[in-house]
Amino acid sequence: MPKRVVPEERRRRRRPTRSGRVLSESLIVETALRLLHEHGSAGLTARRLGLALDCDPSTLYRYFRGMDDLTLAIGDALIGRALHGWRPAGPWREDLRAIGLRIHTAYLSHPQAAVLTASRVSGRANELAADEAVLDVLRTAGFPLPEAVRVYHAFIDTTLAFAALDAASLALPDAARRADEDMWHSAYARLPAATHPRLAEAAPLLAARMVTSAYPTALDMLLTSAGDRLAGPS
Amino acid sequence: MPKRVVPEERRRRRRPTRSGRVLSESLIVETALRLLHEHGSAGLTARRLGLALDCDPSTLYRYFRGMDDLTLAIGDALIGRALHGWRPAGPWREDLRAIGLRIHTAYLSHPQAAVLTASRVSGRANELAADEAVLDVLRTAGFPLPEAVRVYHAFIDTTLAFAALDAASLALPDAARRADEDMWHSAYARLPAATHPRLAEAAPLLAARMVTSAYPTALDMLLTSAGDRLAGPS
DNA sequence: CTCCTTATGCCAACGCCATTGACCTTACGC
DNA sequence: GCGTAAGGTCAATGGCGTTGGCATAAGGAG
Repeated sequence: MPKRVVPEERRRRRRPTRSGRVLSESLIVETALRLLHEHGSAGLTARRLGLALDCDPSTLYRYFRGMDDLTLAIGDALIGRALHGWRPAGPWREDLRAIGLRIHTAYLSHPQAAVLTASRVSGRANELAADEAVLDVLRTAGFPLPEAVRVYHAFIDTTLAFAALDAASLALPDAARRADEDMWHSAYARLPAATHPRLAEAAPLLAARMVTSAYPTALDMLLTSAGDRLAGPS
Repeated sequence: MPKRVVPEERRRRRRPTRSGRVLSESLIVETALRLLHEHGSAGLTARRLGLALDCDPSTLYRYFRGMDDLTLAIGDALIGRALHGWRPAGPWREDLRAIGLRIHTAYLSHPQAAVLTASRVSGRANELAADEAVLDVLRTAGFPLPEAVRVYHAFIDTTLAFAALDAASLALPDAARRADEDMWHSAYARLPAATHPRLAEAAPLLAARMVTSAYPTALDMLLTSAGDRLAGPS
């Protein structure tokens, strides 16, 4: 029933909960991240969060407009962590590879938030800094502007797309995730060669490979193609 | 409470619902797709589906083990539509490009469903057929088995990842989607060159390009890299 | 130091949701 | 046409997010 959520910086009164704990936006976000880690994708509920913070679930609505607002706040924190401390260090290809893997890893460490935020354009500081860094690596490497933009677009969207896809698998309820993974050992592994010869011969390799992320492979293929263009018509 | 769901092809009795409608797996899936279009990706619930089909929600459990099983069936239907009528026709590169674009297009035509299903592995008929087709194109082109599996993995996951990413944007509420798109004309276009020189110089190109899908570009880069390997060490 | 205002925590309730067990009815194989 | 069990329906369970009303204590004003 709070019509209005008081922004964190305007908060004056800090009234402790019945257990003596003083709440804050960042405390709630940190606790939410912990819950997601401990209890899996279904582990973040207002009720459970209230339990962990020893406050009533409805109290959270004094800090966020709803669970969705809370999730966005969590996602915003992720972007900052991904590139925290990164500096360009080597050849452009290594730098881009490092940036991509950092973003991918950061999102996958909190899959539930990643699923909701990977497809959004926030225009906030950390997002701008990441984009500037990618473009700078490409331009410094000698890519002409239109080509740099082309590669940037493919690079950043491939990275975010894989982050979202791989995060979605991790964010599934345990039962569903296991069922999806087992599929490569069950349905795919037992196909008759008569109807599915190509899948039959590939089954063992698929069972080993498909449970991993294709992002490193796809990223390398993308960088190889970009390198061809840089070297080729120069 | 149905311990066991009777597979569609073994169904003998077709008892109509109280309103006289005869249910079937495909009727349920089609209705679910319609609901997703009308009510958004959170709009598919057993209750609403029961309302639309004029049957009790629990009846659905005679056809699917649960809502998760239903979403897998929806995803398989999308893949089926994507490759309906497709036949290998030309050089492997054209064939793969066609398959990828068909899948991408099919998913984007049902964004709300795509968001739910793009990251799942169902092992159902249409999914198997699509995978068999991709592997067949690669093997016929002369890729050795391990390399074919590598390219297959990167190809199919890149395609599904972009389908999910692009679908997520389309599935956003109108206001949020427009806000995301305008970002490239507002925040990004007005950055001072002092702090973000690379973004500043690229802004006009970004505004034109970032509102489109990077999938065609990324796909071409992937296929180019695969082609290099096929031609190179042969 | 006291008083008043109101921010903020708490309680109870609402209306969703998926899922299940028991029941009942009717379509189909014989 | 009869017996069986497939398949539709009902009612109930325990979760969820969210909200209106209320109680209380924090912190500024004097």
